[in-house]
Amino acid sequence: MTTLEAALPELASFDIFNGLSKSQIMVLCAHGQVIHSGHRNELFHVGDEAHFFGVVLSGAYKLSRPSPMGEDVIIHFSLPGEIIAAFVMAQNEPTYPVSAIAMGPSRFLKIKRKNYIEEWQKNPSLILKIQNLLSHRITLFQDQKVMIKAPLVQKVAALLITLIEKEKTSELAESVLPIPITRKEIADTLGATVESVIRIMSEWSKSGIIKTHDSHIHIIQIDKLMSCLKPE
Amino acid sequence: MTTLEAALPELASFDIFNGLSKSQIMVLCAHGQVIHSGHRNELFHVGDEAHFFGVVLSGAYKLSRPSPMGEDVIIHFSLPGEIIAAFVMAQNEPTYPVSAIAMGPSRFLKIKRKNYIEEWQKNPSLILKIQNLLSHRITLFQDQKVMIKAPLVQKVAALLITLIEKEKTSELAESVLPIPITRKEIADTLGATVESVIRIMSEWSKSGIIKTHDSHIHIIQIDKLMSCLKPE
DNA sequence: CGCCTCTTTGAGCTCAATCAAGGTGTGTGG
DNA sequence: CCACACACCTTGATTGAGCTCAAAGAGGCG
Repeated sequence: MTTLEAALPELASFDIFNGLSKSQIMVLCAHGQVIHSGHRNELFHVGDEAHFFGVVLSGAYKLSRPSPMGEDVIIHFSLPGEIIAAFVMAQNEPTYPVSAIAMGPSRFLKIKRKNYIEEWQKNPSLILKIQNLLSHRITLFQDQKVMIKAPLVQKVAALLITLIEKEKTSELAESVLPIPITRKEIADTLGATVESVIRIMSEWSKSGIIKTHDSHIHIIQIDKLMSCLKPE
Repeated sequence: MTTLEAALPELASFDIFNGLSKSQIMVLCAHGQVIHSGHRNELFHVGDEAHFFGVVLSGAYKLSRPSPMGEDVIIHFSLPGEIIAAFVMAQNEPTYPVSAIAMGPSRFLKIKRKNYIEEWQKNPSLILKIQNLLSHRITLFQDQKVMIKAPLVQKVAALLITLIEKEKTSELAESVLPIPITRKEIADTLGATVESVIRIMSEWSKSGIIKTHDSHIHIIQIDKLMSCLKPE
């Protein structure tokens, strides 16, 4: 468990704290703990009382919820700089709407709910930043919903593309997904089965569009992936 | 086009303005226009420059976006008291992410973006209310996403139930959906085809679970609908 | 009165789910 | 250190829920 101070430079580089001084950040994150999660470690579980929220420092966490039939559905991937569970903090006696599970070794700055109520909510610029974050999340959901009727190939292609875009790979060259993601996880995100996802992606592997090295997916020909998005 | 003053008592009854005086509301909604929309009238179109946002006064509006293959996908139903397009107002040169179309005769208080920037964003309690609204919307999306793998029957049942719940029909007795909604619209919300939705709902009609009178859906036996949600 | 949107039903087809079986790598406890 | 469990990947064969296509009736509107 590293100290908050050690994480300061990282924090300052994140969008959410843009324009704030280091001492301001120290106040906002007072008593914060840096949590080191191993692969598949759980930060919190659906339904737990939400006593803390926090910032992803490195790695990634998946936010998921069990469906009525028991299988997990992945709601969102949280990458470094993102705030997790911020939006329930303002509620009365909040519980987590999802579970948060590390994908590979990751680090998370755990902040008490008290800080949110007493500091974050009082900082006007921070509130607006959080609002942007929520808006952005809604936009993501909308973009996904538009794909409902599309065949699975298009959905998988769209997912991979949005995942690289988070990393802003403006070049058309080869790029690597920022998170180690399994085919099962892709399936759980899209509401499909592993088998179907595998069938689609192994086609792509054969035609040299993607490559996988130990759950890290390399996109070799983004243009070909993009062309999967169009009708016909 | 009624005057803003006439709509004041309605506005004051809405959650979002709870705790604000009428004069405060007048300032927030200054120069607001009450728009009377007929069935299928469009308030704004996807991609239009977003110069205004507003509050649904009566009736309902559907927010939809065309899918890459041309068909419309319905993202959300906005009922009286809801704010439409608030979350893009804070952006730089915002465009509407969806189209807003009236479902049956409806009324909408149209407010200039200027008001949002200069008044709404400066009012701390209002910002928090908007944040709640966004959170609530995210929760809705999550609840929907959990159903992805469920068979269509469950999805339709779940949709109808959430639509009545907005009206807070705590009784188990008969209740009417607050909006006139067609089977096509249900299909477009769920990413299914009209035919499939019709086949499911006409089964329900035959077994007396629901009744339809001119695009108003009556739920006769909510319990039976609820039992559709469970696995098996 | 003709146009348009919505509803309904039937028949056939297809995409992706299910089921089944085998292979690999990693962590864990005896 | 081995074996055993567990999570993931892969491929093939079979099946079925929901889509597509087709055709027709019913109500509303200019």
